[in-house]
Amino acid sequence: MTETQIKTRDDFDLKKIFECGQCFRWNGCPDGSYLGVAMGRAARIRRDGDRILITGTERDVEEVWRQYFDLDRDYRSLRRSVCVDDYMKAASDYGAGIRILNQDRWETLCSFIISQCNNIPRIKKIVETMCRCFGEETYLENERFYTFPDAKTVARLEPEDLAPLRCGYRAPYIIAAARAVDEGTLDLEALSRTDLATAKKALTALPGIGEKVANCVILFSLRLGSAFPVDVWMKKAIAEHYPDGFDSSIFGENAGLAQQYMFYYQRENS
DNA sequence: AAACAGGCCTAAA
DNA sequence: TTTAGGCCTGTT
Repeated sequence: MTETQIKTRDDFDLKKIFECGQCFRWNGCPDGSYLGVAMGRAARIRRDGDRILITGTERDVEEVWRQYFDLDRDYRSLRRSVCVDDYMKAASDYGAGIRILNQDRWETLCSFIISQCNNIPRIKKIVETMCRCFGEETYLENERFYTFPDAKTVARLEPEDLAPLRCGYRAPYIIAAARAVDEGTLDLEALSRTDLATAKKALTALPGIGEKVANCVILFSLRLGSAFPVDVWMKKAIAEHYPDGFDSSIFGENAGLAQQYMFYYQRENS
């Protein structure tokens, strides 16, 4: 299998990118590389000195991974722009290397529905089972992987069909979301061209999708950088460092990135 | 054993 | 508008 170099001298830390909570299908290997399935394909990605190498051709990098890894934005300068105080300086230094992935919209929506009231290992397990049951086979290095099933496939299922996932009360939420996407009631692509308020309103209209899940979907797949997901870790971070209140709009379009630094810093240090 | 986990929904003030 | 309790399931 060919691999191609991703050319960048910018912030790019595989461990931080994949373990800052934004994605669920990349797994670290003993040799330091990561193996995962994204955008309908399996891939291995690794660092070799100052080079990043990924499965596939130059064309794959240009057509898929450039977008996915957000290569056209300069994270070093973005990182500087969120240093509004000593705490944010520390958090962004600590998280240097994080990038916000531009993931598949439907997969992100579904994954974060599953995430509610679950821990990461279980989220990953449920997503993996879903792919194994309803996704398509794909091969890499003689190993079999499964793509994330598309909305049309899931839309045809009933909540009971998701029983093998053991995702409990989230099953009907998943089916409802799949149908909305499949029928076009929820046009994620169109929402990515609107704004935070519009996208949030459309997403939270669906059952089982509240403020937090909507913000994650918006930030990690709709590319609206002002989204600012607040979960239990973020509540702790805000309570500890901004006891007098906090408004994410001070970060403007980079609020989401600021959130990632805060989240990662909080999670890795408690 | 009982409580809790990377929320959301409904009912009740 | 804010708050409490319940919810599937798995883990501690």
